Amino acid sequence: MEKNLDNSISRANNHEEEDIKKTLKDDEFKSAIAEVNEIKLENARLKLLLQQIEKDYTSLQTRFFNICQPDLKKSISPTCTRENIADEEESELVSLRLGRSPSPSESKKVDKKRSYDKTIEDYPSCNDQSNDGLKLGLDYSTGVSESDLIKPSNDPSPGPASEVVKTVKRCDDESVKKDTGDDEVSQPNVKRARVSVRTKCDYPTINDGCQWRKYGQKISRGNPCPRSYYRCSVAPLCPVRKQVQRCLEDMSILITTYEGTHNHSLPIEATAMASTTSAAASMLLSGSSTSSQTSKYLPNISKTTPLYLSNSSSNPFPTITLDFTTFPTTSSFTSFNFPSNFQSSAGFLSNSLSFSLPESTIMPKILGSGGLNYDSTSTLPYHNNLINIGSSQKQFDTSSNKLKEDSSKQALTETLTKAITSDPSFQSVLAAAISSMVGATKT
DNA sequence: CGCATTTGACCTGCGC
DNA sequence: GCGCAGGTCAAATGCG
Repeated sequence: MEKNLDNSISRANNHEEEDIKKTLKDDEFKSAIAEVNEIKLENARLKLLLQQIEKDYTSLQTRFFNICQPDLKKSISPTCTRENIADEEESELVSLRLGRSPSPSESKKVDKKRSYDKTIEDYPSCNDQSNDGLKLGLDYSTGVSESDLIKPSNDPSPGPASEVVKTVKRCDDESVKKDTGDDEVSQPNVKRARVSVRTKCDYPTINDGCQWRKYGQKISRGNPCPRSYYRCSVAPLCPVRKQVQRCLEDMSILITTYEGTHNHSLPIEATAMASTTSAAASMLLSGSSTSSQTSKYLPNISKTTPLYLSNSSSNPFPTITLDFTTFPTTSSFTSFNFPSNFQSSAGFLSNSLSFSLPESTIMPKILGSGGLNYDSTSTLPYHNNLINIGSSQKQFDTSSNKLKEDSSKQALTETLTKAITSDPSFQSVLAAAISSMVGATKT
């Protein structure tokens, strides 16, 4: 009898345990399903992002083709086979670079240079450098720089370090020499673009957050103020250079001209300027700053001859000028000169992007004061969730005049929508701003 | 001593 | 071919 009781108790216990196990398994199963669903959603989001990037890439590629086509036809020699040309085009386009293979005449120069000791091909990373003009504006939007994938500068290369350094220097030179080569003349717009930044600054150079090493100084014609030449010293392979010169008319204005794209990750303070100049350059290279639409929205970003070249024909590089001198020299902009006071990258960008807009009083708030409503957990920092117009409008809802607000909201919405949709380059600039903001908020 | 800056020399492209 | 101007190199110099 007792035994029967024991048996029934143990049976009941077992049953309970099984129930608990079942419930636990159910929970686990449910959570697993939820997890899978989340992953699916994430996957869908990433797919969307990929599609968007592909779309952008295609449109940029088309633009690039349109720009190159007439010059390509010119530069094709009769001895070139169709396959060669196709290969050349493909190699250029697939890499999403704006450089090109050396022309036969350049090859001779290259060969001459190569007689040192090592060939360029010995160091593929150097070869990459040779094409390192300004890249298209997608770079920063992904958050993963090319260098992060390739890491040319950090890889311990075989052979003596000194030798590598020497060769690196030559490769760097190579890039410069090639960039000023014959094709440069025939395709000025797709080669090395420059971004000139005019700032009011009492110091010898503006602090853009990057590390620079001075390698030369010259008195240029037409301006008694010496022009200083700097090279990015963050990474030994970095092709980025900048020239700094005071403005002749107004000595308080400092003209900084950037050339090239960083091939390494940048300190947060430097991403703002890098993104801005890169975006401006891509805008320049895409040719959109000449369009009526863009000029309507970004009228003070202009293509100019750089610095004080009296003869525009002597300027082989397309240059875009970002003029910050019209800003009052108070607030965030003066802090631009000091790393310790350097506000947020977004703050800087708010100035850089909005100063000349008709809605100049509105745009800094949107771009600079957190009006951009991006989801920090989202994997889409670019395009898809770019700006939540609705939430940015809330910024202006504090006034009592509701009607006025509504109309201004509408105008703002229309203006922003037009600006964003009308020109991919403007999207690039905005993407730069956002990526800077994301970078700033991460710290 | 190591690194950054300075500065004169050199290279290259372009116009005449 | 020559001269000029922009850009870069590399030895000399300065600085911490």
